[in-house]
Amino acid sequence: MLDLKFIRDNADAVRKNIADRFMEADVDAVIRLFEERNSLILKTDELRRQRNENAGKMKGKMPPEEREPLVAEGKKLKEEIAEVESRLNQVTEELNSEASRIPNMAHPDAPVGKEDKDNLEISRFGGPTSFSFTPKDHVQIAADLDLVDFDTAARVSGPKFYYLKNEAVYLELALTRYALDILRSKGFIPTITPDIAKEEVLEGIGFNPRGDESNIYALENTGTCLVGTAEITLGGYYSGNILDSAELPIKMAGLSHCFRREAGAAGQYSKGLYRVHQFSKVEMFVYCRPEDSDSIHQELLTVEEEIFSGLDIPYRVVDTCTGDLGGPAYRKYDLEAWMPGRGENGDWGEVTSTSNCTDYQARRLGVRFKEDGKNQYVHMLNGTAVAVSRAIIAILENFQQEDGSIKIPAALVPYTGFDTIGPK
RNA sequence: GGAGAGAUGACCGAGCGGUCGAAGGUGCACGCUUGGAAAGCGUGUGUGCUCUAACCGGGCACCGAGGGUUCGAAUCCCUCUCUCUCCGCCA
Repeated sequence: MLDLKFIRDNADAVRKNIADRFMEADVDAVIRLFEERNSLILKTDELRRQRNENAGKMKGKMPPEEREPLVAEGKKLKEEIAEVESRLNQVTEELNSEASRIPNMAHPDAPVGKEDKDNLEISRFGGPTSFSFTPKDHVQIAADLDLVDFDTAARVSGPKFYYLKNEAVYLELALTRYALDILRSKGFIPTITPDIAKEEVLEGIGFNPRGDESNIYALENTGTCLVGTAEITLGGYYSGNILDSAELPIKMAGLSHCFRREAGAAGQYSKGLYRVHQFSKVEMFVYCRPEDSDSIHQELLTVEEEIFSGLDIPYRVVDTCTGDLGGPAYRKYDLEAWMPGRGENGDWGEVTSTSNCTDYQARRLGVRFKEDGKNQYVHMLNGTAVAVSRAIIAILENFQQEDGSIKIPAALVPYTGFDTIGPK
């Protein structure tokens, strides 16, 4: 969430930012509740001071006729405090709920626009792959080569689940190893994170764990959820901590499963492995000083490009528009890989996303660092190294051969142990 | 899952209804001492909110978390979480 004083002191800018993002949030309510809360805090503090003072007067022995009026005064104060406190709790709760709807401020250079069509293409690696034959989409390829079984998964687990089979299993493992090795060489600490996290961590990261529109699977009666990304578990890693400024930036790489409800998502653009309820992903996460977050964001983008260009997968980079940013992000870049089987004649499909969330998540999660005796919130950034299911789409569709086989990208062969799949 | 023990500041550790934001020690910072260092001595050393022009100085809160008893709770009671030991089960 944003700093409440910032909201109060920059109400117009905050309102404009909300409008630019096409979101709904009530700035005036936040300011009103903030001031109401502050005045209630003042009131409770004063009443408590009186209570403490009153209690302090009767420490030693004293005759009952002196003690009794003090006890009576104490009882009266106790009731008043209880009443003001209950109002304070109520106002605080409302304030938190309203304030959490206010998105992060957007980077001044982030393109203003409503939806993904308004994203700004800023660079490209390779072009749409050309074929001397009619390319198949990954669903067809996977069926022909017996690599993915959607039908059985639908029966056993439900729609949008899948079994990876045969070489696809090794492809998944190879992609995660390939990505982790690159990240480790760049100073990211490799981790495998829990696949479950507490609701409060989800909320701190900026996810809404409940409700029909939520993309999160909540686990009944546990206060926990399946994670939609390791961003949650990596971002929660230092929650409530004050970090040593000398150890910043902290760069972590996390492998986890990702679970997404994707309620209502269907259609041509979501077919096959593109939008599924479960996939594996290697995520990058960085904690850094505020002044470093812009340059580290560029670094994360560079790493993502290195991973995909290293696989010879054509992609373009887009600077995400304000309407498509998501609440916690200050700025976001996506890599969109060329997917020959997407749409009529192939199309770009998102394979990575990197966001600079500045101090928006750190404030709720309480992640700070100490410098010159002062505590400040760190900046937190995240980025996809490889979302395996979508990377598999890009590989199958771009590297398909006329005979129906798949050529494995050279950089991956040491990890897969084979250089082609099929033909069958 | 069963039985027991525990959770106090950066760390160790006392306190078990008011004199406790919390003894003592360690660490750390600064100063004195020294040719320099060590030792020694002295001083200081949490976080958040809030009042204020001001981290000058006040106020409030925080002793795992939440609730309760009380005029008053680190101290008493309840619930929960976590850690440790033993048993059971198990990848």
